[in-house]
Amino acid sequence: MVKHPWNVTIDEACTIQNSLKDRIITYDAFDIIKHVGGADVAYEVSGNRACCVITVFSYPSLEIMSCSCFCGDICFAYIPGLFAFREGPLIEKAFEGLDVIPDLLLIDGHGLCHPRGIGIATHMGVFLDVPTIGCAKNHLFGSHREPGSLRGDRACIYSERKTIGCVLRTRDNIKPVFISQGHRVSLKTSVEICLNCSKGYRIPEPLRMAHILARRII
DNA sequence: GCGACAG
DNA sequence: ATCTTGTCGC
Repeated sequence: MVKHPWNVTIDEACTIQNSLKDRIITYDAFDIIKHVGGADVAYEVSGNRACCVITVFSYPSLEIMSCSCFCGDICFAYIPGLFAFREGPLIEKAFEGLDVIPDLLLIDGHGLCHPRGIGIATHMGVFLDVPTIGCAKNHLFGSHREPGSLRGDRACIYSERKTIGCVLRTRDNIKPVFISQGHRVSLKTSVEICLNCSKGYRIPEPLRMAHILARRII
């Protein structure tokens, strides 16, 4: 667990990201996964408050077991590449309120697939010392080809000849999601878990439900 | 300089 | 992220 202040300047935020990089674990460092969590944040229509919900589902049976929410002020601007400093504080608080700690946490955003290799999923994984996977709905960094059109089809995302994530189709003929390692999980396992968590919808169930609950609460 | 740019 | 119901297509 590597905690640090969130109320920092843009330069300090980048410095913190770089200082956390050597803590990232990119292989499967966990035992049996019995519970998978999903963290998402919904914003007030007008205002500076938002609500973070973290759901916890049984795995692989996918029944909701628990959830936690935390609403608070948003204190950092939306800057691509520094997303953790905007939503991280709320995720931290919601995580502290969980009564069932998930064995792995899915986070709405990128992980290693990031300009400096440390998106919000990786950042929170190191910060909370929990295995994490980044699952984003849109592209941020790296290049890739278009994956096949069927569920399970995928295409690697590259940066400087290295694989940093993958574009994964979770439903036939539907826009794919962007999967990348967060912390303490391999890319192969990340893809496997995301597919096992998404039966019927584009977004993995823990994240989909967290999204629904968060915007109902805010 | 121009375009891209998680939520 | 958010403003928003029905509707067209698989």
